Amino acid sequence: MTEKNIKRMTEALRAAGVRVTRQRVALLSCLAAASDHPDAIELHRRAQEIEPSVSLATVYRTLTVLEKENVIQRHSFEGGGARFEMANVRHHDHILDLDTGEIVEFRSEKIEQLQNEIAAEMGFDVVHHRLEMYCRRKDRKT
Amino acid sequence: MTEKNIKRMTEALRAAGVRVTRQRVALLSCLAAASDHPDAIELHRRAQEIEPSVSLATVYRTLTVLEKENVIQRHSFEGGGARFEMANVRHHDHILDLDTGEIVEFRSEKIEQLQNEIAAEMGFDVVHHRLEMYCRRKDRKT
DNA sequence: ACATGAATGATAATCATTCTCAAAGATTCA
DNA sequence: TGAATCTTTGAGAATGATTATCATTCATGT
Repeated sequence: MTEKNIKRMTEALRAAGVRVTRQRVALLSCLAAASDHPDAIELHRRAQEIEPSVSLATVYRTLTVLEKENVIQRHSFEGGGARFEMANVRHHDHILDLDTGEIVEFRSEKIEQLQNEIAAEMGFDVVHHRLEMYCRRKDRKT
Repeated sequence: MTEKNIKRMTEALRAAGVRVTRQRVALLSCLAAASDHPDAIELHRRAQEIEPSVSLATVYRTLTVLEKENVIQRHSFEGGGARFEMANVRHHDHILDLDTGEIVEFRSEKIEQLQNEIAAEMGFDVVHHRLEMYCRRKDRKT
């Protein structure tokens, strides 16, 4: 299914007039295979295992392109650089474990709805939003 | 009242073993007087009008100290550097107008509560969180 | 006032990211 | 298939925000 994802994505790119190069395919397969939220450096590392020629500059350039084409999503959590994940999943927000760095995804219809109501009351339409909860595990003994 | 705020803050700093210097007082009064969310560069500009000797390095250093002492809050909105505001107000979240850059504050008890419930269900305690809604005015004709 | 350790200004260093530009590659069309 | 065209690439310089270095200055307790 990762296979299929990549095919679908490359076709989307081609349709958008964006060329499908070796390095872009490499990056796409890294992204499709990732179950975490890697940053540009990490993606560069992973992509080089598939296609040694990919440079960091190309990683950044491609990530920008993919974001514009709505293939991936960019997150800017506290501390450190941007992190990325595929965009072919339903919107969700994030819990970040302050002790381990672990990132957990969650989604709350109620919160989403409340957000829209609040914005509407103040005369706004929500284009996008982000909700991040920086947490500690309940049972953690410091 | 800005006067009083500054006195209260300087005493808090002194109590914490942090020295109260000319440049820190200048920065504090800028922060106390600000009704917006200035960044470090802007605070540097404003502080220099009061105390010409403040360097940008000191602005950054002092902001870090003030944040640690819970005198100010740091925000990292999308695009650009960190922005700051006094911490002596109740927690709130932000709406950012994508067209004008305007920042509107809001607070929703319901959302706060839902957040805690969701985190608790997943075994977490929320240390802090941030909710930002990137919006457009309803009546805006692009 | 003095001693002492913290804070400062200037500037170098860092980190993530973007830009520049000549060379390589993808795509179109003949 | 091959030339023409127009995009993308790699390498490294450049940028912007922020932090570190270090000799000097200054705030504070005695």
